[in-house]
Amino acid sequence: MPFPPVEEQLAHIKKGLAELIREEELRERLTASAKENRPLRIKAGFDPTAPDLHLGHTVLLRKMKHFQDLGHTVIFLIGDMTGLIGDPTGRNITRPPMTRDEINRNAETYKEQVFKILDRGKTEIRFNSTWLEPLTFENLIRLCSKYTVARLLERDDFSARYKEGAPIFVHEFLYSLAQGFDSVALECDVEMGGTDQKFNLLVGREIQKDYGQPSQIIATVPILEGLDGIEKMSKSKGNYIGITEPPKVMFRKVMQISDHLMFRYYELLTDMPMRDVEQLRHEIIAGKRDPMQAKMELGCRIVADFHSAAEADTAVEAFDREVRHGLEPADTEIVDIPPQVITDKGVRVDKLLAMTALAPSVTDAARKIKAGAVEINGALQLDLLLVQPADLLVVRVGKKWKRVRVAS
RNA sequence: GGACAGGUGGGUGAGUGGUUAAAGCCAACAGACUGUAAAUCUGUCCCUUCUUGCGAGGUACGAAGCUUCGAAUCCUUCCCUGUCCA
Repeated sequence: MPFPPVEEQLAHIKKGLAELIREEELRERLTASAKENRPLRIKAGFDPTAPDLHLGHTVLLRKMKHFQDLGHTVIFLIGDMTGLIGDPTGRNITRPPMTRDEINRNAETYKEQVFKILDRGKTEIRFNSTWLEPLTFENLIRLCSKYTVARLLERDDFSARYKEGAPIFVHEFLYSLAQGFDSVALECDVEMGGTDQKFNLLVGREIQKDYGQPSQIIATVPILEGLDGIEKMSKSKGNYIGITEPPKVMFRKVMQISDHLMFRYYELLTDMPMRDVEQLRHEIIAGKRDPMQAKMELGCRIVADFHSAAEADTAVEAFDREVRHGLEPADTEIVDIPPQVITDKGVRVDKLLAMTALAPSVTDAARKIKAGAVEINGALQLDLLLVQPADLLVVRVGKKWKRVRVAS
């Protein structure tokens, strides 16, 4: 299959990229690829421990898909060996080794998720333990001899920690080197990652040169801000939208972002051309368009990408009902009342909340009741004891609802 | 191997013998406001228990002990981290 013209490919690749090192080299590489009819090898690495992908990951996945659309080969690299280290962020030390089974299971989970975006037929899935595990100590020494401590310390994270006197463990240095070696093993033409990966990606360039390979080209994508609009989207910060989350949840989370962040999401998470995004922004600023409508549209697009247009519509309806009008969701979970919460005087509401996961603990439930956050059958519940319970209690705490059956 | 500094609640970070379950800030949760949000304001923010009270009890300041009427705070040992010296 012939490749599209080089300049056309370049334009498609560059759209939405944070940085490309270096454009000239990529042009040459694309030209050679077209001439030899050889697809380029594009690598991106993923940590095996976090198989719950969120929209932040999809910025990269979408860009990988662009390469596939142009006819190139994408290597989805699972860093099962480097995962033992964890990309150094200062917090994490050595993680316990994962069993082969766990890793395989995670890999399966990855596949289920990434092929919502990537083209299955144009994706190679590889594990870096394949070549890192048999690496002898001698070869490790050789690898280490290709790079200096001073250069490793250039990494922001390391230099900051070094300056502060925070611990830096030797094995953390190995992370970057191992990742660089992955590029050698895979003979990558291009490596992709978030802008936070730039350092590691650059190491790959150097190492490849030392192993007699042409240096890979580096393409970084912007880091997506999380729902708070400030910190990067991450599962541990809780400011994420998971790509396997139910449509309703996804949609609600999109609606939660600030108006300002909405444009960023349009830019990085949809195929809307930049021109149109800009126009949308101007129209909203000028008051010609309703920001809420625009955000709902964004939510629909995102839900439709990972679920379906029909489910997006359902999500809109649910949002309208539950959030805008504060009504009970149509699919409220029904639970039977735990016997511990019934006393001869009535129902202990604080325990009920804790038992049904409407509150994290009995103590916290009691606080919420006192604070006037609890409603039962539409009435504010200020007392810990519900003296005359109905057969069915519709309990609301904030946004959470539960229907509780009272067995009599 | 030696000297010195340090390890506090989800995060940050005060606190050096006594209203300290531990300031402030951030996050989180709830309430008000609103066009979804954001912003702002208010409250809450270890657990259990009841007679829901500025109630009772239990846990908690790297670990285990010691001193004391009383310790996150003193002392001892251990673990961990950093800096400098070798």
